[in-house]
Formats: sequence, C-alpha cells, structure tokens
Amino acid sequence: MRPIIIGFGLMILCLLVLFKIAEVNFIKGDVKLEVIVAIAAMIFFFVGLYFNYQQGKKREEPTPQQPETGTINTIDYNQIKKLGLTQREHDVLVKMATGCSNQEIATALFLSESTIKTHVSNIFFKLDVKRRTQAVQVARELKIVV
Amino acid sequence: MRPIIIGFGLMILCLLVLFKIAEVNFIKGDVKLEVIVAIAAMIFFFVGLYFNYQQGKKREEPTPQQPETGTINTIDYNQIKKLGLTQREHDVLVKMATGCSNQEIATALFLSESTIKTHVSNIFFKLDVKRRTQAVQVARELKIVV
DNA sequence: AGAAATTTCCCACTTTAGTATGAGGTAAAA
DNA sequence: TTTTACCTCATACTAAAGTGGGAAATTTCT
Repeated sequence: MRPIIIGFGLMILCLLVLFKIAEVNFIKGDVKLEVIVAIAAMIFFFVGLYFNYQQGKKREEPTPQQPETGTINTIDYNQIKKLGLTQREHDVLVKMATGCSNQEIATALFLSESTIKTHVSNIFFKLDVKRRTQAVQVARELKIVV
Repeated sequence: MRPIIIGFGLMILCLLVLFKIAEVNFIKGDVKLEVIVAIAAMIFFFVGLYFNYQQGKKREEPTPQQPETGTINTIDYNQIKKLGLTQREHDVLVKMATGCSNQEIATALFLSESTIKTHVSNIFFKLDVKRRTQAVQVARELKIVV
C-alpha cells in the first residue's frame, strides 16, 4: 500500500512540476505545448504500466490448499513451497514455460536481464535441472506451471 | 508485435489530435495548459493500464482443435502433415520437448550435432518460432508432442 | 530494531543455441 | 533418367543462455 501512495505522490508532484515548468517557459515562448503534452503523456503512460505491474505483483499466493483432490490444470502451491521456489522465481518460471527468452521475461516483469538470469539459475538449482526446456518439462510434471 | 505497433500508432495519433485541439483552443484562451496536460496525463495513464492488461491477457490461444474422436494425449499426425514437418524433424522435436540439448539429441539419434541444428532450425521455421522453449510450447498446443 | 530471506542488478566468462550457406548421398516420383 | 524431397554433415559466425561471485535495497520475520 505504501508504494502506491508514494507512487501517486510522485505522480502528482511530477504533474505540478510540469505545470510550473510549462507556465514559466510559456511566457518566454521557448517550450512548445506539444512537447509538454508529449512529456506528460509519456510519463503517465509508463506510470500506468508501472502501476498495473505493481498491482499484478501483489497477488495472493499462500492459499492453505489441500494436498488432494483431482485438481486438473491447477497449480500445486504445496509443490512450489516444497521446492523452496520463491514468488518471483515462480513468476519467471511461468514466463519461461510460455517460451519467453530471458530478455522477454525481463521486459514483461520490468526487470533487467541480469535479474532474470539470477532467478533462472536459482530455479535450475531448485528443480535440479540444467536447461530451461528441462525446467519447463519438470515444472509441468510437478504441476507448478499450467 | 503487430498489435503493439498499431497500438502505439493510435497512441501517437491521439497525441497529435490532442495537440491540434489544444492549439485551436489555446488561441481563444479558453483552455488552460494545466487542463490539457491533465487530460493527456489521464488518457495515457489509462492507455498504459490497458496496454499492460492486454499484454498479460494475450498468451492464451483459442485452441480450435478436435475434428473428431476424444484423442487424449495423442499425437495429431494431421497437424504434423499440415505443418510440413518431416519424420526426422518430428523425432527431434519430441526429444527437444523432453528437455534434451542438441548434443543429447544427436547422441540419442546417432547423429552429429550439426544435423540436429539443421533440423532444429527447420522446425523453428515451420512452427514459426524463434526459440526451442517456444517450439515445445507450440508443439504441445498443436498436439504434435505429448 | 535486528536478522534472515527476497529481490534486484553487475561483471566477466564459458557454453549452448541458432543462422547462413554449401554440399554430398539416397530414394522415390515424374 | 532427371527432378524433388529428405537426410546428413560442416564451417563460420552471432546471439542467447548459463555460471560464479559480489553486493545493495526491500521485505518479512522474530
């Protein structure tokens, strides 16, 4: 909740600053309206992206879960916990299973490729595999990805 | 990738339209700069939200399928033929789906790694993918591997 | 508050993957 | 008997993937 408030605070601050800059420079006639609007548009576009990203990040996960019942096409959270996979690692694993490259995963999750590589390495260790195709195969068998 | 480009195209169009409206109304002195910027910000904030939403949403394909017979976990040879995959390519694809490296596939099929690479490249072309994880994913959806 | 676990990111490498192109051999179709 | 489609293999690169070690910032737990 904190980051959202902070984010919106910064957002509003940005807006105000833009207003001021616009006002000041407008008298001088230096800055075109188009530029100001474009900048605002860009900033808020990405703010929107980031906001949504933050929202999606905070999805619940524990779900006490019962270790039985013919759960068809359902992720087995117990299995994930048993393997010691973290939330983020699972995120990466899911993306990996769809055939994304490290760079694509990084872009999708707003992270650097380095980070993805780190996660991927940890995933391989925890799943006891050597390659991503193997990881996907194992993950599918263990029902930790659909 | 196409939809993204189109999306950005529309986005830019939006921006330009906003510019024009702003220009016109600015001469009259009716619309304040703050208002224009705020509107632009709002619009692009939600564009950002929607964009991200669409990105996350698309990933699931229709999976038309099922011409007949409840073929559970069975390879669809019609699909293979339709794609123009040869026998050998299918062999390689199957091995690939189990997480084998090129070298491992080569060993398993008593071929050189070069040959496997050739087959793999052809598979990618026929499946219209760029990476092996993607190929496996697509192959699974098309039921040409179990 | 302090410790422990997560998450993020880098750098410097090593290893696989993947691309482009060419080419010899075989077997079936025209 | 050509042609055509496959299968095989190679070389030379370019591009990703994966490893190891370190480290700062956050979050979570105690």
